[in-house]
Amino acid sequence: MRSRVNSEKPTVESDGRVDHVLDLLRESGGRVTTSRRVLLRCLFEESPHRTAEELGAEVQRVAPDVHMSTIYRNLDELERLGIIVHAHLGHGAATYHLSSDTHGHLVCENCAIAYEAPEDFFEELALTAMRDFQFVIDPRHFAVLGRCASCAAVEAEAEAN
Amino acid sequence: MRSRVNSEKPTVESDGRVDHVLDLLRESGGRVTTSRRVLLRCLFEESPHRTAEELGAEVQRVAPDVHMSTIYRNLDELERLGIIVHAHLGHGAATYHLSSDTHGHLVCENCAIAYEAPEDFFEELALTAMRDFQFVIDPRHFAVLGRCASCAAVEAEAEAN
DNA sequence: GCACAAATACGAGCTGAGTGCAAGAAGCAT
DNA sequence: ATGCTTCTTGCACTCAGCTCGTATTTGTGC
Repeated sequence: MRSRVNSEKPTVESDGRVDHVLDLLRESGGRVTTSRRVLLRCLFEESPHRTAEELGAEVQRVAPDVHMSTIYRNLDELERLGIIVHAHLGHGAATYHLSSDTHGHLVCENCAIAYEAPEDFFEELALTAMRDFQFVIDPRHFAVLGRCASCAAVEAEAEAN
Repeated sequence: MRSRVNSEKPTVESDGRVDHVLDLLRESGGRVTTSRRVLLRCLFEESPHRTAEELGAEVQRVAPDVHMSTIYRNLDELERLGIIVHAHLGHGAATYHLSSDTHGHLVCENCAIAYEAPEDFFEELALTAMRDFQFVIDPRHFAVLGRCASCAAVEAEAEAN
C-alpha cells in the first residue's frame, strides 16, 4: 500500500501530520498498519475529546473490521509514544486527544458539557499545590467537575422554592 | 432490637453520630436496618476515603451476609440524604466519605497516594472558573492528579539520564 | 520473494456499578 | 403479640469499559 492515500479527503495538512507520526512509530520499531493510519487520521480531525468507543466507531466507518481491542492497544501505544494523552472527564469513559493540544477540562456534572480551559488556567493551583504539598499537578489528566452557568442557575432557582 | 448496641466497642461519640443519622433516615421515611447501622459505623470511623468495595468488606466483617448491592443502594441513599458524598480519585473506583468532612484530593498518578486539600485550596480556581466560564466548580467531586514529591523526583532523575 | 517479529481479530474474562424481582423485615396500629 | 403495609435485602443478572491469550495475518528488512 502506498503511504499517501489521495482518494480520500482529509486535509493535506493533517495527512502530513499523520505521516509524521507514522514515521515516529516506525523509528521506534513499530509498524504502519491500516488501523493505525485510520485511527491517527481520526485523532487529527475535529473534536478534541473523544472516547475510545467513539474513535472505534469512526475508524470502523472506514475500516469496518478493526476490532475494539485493537483500538485500545493502539491508543495505549500512541500514548506511550507521547503522541496522545487520555483524560477522565467525570463518570464515564476516558477521552483521548493529541498531546500537542494541551488543555484542561471543565465538565458539568449535570449536562456533561465540557469546556476547554487554557493551560494558564491552572497556574495558580499548580503553584499552591507545589507550595503546600510539593505536588506537581497534571491538569490535562483530570476534569474539574461542577455546574455550568445554565445548570447552576436552574438549581439555584429550584433551591429558592 | 434496641437502638443502642453497647456490646460493641466503637467510640460513644461516633455511635452518637450514627444514631443521629439513623434518626434522619427514619424521619425521611427510611428504615433502620443492621446493614445501615454497620455501614454508617464504618463511614464514621478512621480512613476518610474508601471505595464501595472496601466499605463492603468492612461491613461484612461484622455482618457477613450483607450483599454488595445493598452497600451500593445504601451509599446511594445516604448520598441522596446529603450524609455522604463520593469522589473520583483517578482511574479506579469512586470513594465515599462524610459530607461534613469537606475537602478535595491530590492523587499521585504513580503511587496513588492521596493528599487531602483544605477547602480554600481551590478558592483561586473557583474564582477563575466563575470569571472565565461562569462555571461553579465542585472541588470535592474530582481529584487533582499529578505527581507527589518523591515520584516527581524519581522521574526527574530518570529524565536526566 | 522470504523469514520473522509485530499487529490483528476474536473471544473470554475482568472490575466496578448497578437493576429487577421475590422473599424478608421494620415500623405502625391495633 | 399480631397483622399489615411498605421499605430493604439477597440473589442472579446485566452493563460498560477495558484487558488478556491465542491463532492468524501482515509489515519490513533482507
